[in-house]
Order: sequence, then structure tokens, then C-alpha cells
Amino acid sequence: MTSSGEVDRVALPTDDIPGADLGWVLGIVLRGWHEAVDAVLEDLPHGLRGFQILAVAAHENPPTQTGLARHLHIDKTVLPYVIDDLVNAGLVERRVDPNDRRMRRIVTTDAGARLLRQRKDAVERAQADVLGGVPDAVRDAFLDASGRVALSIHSTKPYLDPCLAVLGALTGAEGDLSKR
Amino acid sequence: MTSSGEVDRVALPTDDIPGADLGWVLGIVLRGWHEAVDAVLEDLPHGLRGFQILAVAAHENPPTQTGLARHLHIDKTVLPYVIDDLVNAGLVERRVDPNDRRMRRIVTTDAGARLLRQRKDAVERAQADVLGGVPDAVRDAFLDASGRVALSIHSTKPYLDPCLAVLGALTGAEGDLSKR
DNA sequence: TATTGTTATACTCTATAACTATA
DNA sequence: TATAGTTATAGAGTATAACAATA
Repeated sequence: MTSSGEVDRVALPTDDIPGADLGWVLGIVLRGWHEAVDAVLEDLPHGLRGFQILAVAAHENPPTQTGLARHLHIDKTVLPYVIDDLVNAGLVERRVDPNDRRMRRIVTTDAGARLLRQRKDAVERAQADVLGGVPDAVRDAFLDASGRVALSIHSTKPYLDPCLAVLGALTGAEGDLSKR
Repeated sequence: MTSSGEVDRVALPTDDIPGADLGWVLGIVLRGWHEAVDAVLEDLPHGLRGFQILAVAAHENPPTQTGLARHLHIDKTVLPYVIDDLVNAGLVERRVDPNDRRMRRIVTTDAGARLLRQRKDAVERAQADVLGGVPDAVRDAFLDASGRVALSIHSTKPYLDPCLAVLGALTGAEGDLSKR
């Protein structure tokens, strides 16, 4: 409150620059989502990032470390530390790929799979809270449209992460990526 | 390409955890937007952040530094450096508020206002490119829904940034915030 | 006493480069 | 030669704490 009695009004860039605020809007949403989800995952090693790795590692075809780095858009040099901590916590283990002994497949332990199952409900609840302030139709439109936009952006650089089977279903593209 | 001939497939967390991928989706979109816009603004001091400050400073009621920090969700201690560089580049200036001499209003110079006008077109073009991969209806749905969601999240903590006049119009809320 | 702005410092996260082992 | 993984180091960005000026 200033001495002139006015609120310290900070104008949005939106006013003069239609479109230039999308980054602000996305930042708000991503920050809100991140805070809500992190609060539910802060006790596992590296929080959300550890959870994401756990989620990918739980798949039938476990990822390599460079595969994880590309999928999460992080540098490969951060993964040894993170995965060490997950290994020490007994949540995942490194398995040398018998077909190429340079690669280590990251797979969940039983404890890791159990933790993943427990927390995914909490994550969904946290997300529902974040989106709970808008009508269901808006929420659904947001989830659908953002998924399509993300797919469109991501598929511009498919070499980064060849797995788009699930999101691909959104646009009707076939999910078979084995030949790419 | 592995020796087994398969692509190094990295499964999406989406497969098993419906909803848990929203952070991934938003990250892709925000990253794409950020990269495209930053490429157009990299020659101004502090890139996108400098542009955002310039955009807010161009308003009739110029922001204080703490107001800027709250609006951009950054710590107030980063602003002196950024604003110093904008001042040295001749784009903004600090004006002591006559009503409260502790505050400095950040206002654009003529050169700053000129640069802002030039670049906002480039920013819009960059954004149009990012969203150019989806049909117009999806793009519009995305812009509308994300704006509403951001408003809903942001209005949970109105003390952080009392200015919501423009986004408020999206939901039909009246834009008068002078009494909050 | 509270708040704006500032500075110095420390911390976190990330990127760069170099190394090994496998292919 | 090229790639997966690792390690050490350097850098960018950010936060913490203390201070001066003003209310």
C-alpha cells in the first residue's frame, strides 16, 4: 500500500502485447503444478525427477541413462548422481544390457514399483487440485489441447525421444515407432 | 541404434500414470515457447526477462522493483543487476517515487519504447510458429483454456500480484482491483 | 518497527571437458 | 572411430542474510 492509497498495481504485459503473455501463463500453470506435485514427492530422492525416472523405469522395456536424459530433456551428466541416490534408496537398479555392455538399463526394484503405485494416486490428486479451480469442460479442453500442442512441438525433433506412442494416439497417428 | 536393431525406446510415464504427464507436456510447450522467443530477444540485456521488464515498464503506471519481482515470480535481489544492465543500455530509467522516496518506478526511455514496439511483432511471429503445428481451433482452445487455468491458479494467491485486470476479463470477473 | 532497494555471500542446478569401457 | 557412462570442474542462476534509506 503506497502513501497515495493505491495498490501497487503491476500491469500485465498482456495489455499491449497480445500473445506475449503465453510464457507468463504457462509459467504460472507449470509452477502451480510443480509445487503441488513436489509437495507430495519431496521425501523421495530428487523429488519429482526421481519419481519421473521411477515411472519410466517401471516399463517393460527399461530405459538407458541417455534415453532418460533425452526424454526428460536434461544433460546426461546429471543422471549418475540421481540414479545413485535412487539405487541407494533401494528403488531402482542398474542392469548391464547383455546386447551392448556399454548400456545400463534402469529397472525398478519391488520396493520402487510399490512406491510408484502408492504415489501416483497422490500425484493425481495434487494435479486435480491444481486444475480444480476451473469448470470440468475447461480442464478437459486444457488437457486435450496442451497435449496436442506438446506433441506437435515435440515431434519437430523426434530424434530426441522416439517414443510418442501414447501422445500419438491423441492425433490419430499410429503408435508404431519401431521403424523410426 | 542398438545391436538388437531396435530403437532405444523410452516409454512415456503417461502409459501407466494418467495425468502424471501434465508436467512433461507443459514443460515441452514452455520450453518450445521459451526457445523460440529467446532466439528473437537474445541480443537485449537478459533476453526474455529484459523484454518482460521492458513491457511492464512501458505502462502508464510504472512498476516498482518489488512489484516486478512479484509479477515475474523472481527474487527481488536479482532485479538490481538486470535493471542496471537495462539502464546502461539506455532502455529504462529509475525514477524515485515522489510519494514514497523508498520506491523507484521503472519507466522506459524513448529508445526502450521503440525497441519494445519493434520486438513485439517478432515475439508474436515466434509464438505463432510454435503453435503453428496444430489446427487453429486447437491453438485457440489452448490459449483460452491455459489462460483460464493460469488465472484460476494465480488468483489463489492474489497477494503476490494484484493486477489481474486483463486476465480477469477472460472469466467475466470485473477488472477493478483498486479495492483489494 | 516495517519496507524498498542494495550488496555480498553461499547454494543449487546445469553445462563442459576429459576419461573408461565397450562397440 | 563412435557411443554409454562416469567424474571433476566451472558456470549460470538463484536464494540468504545483512545493510542503508525512508516511511
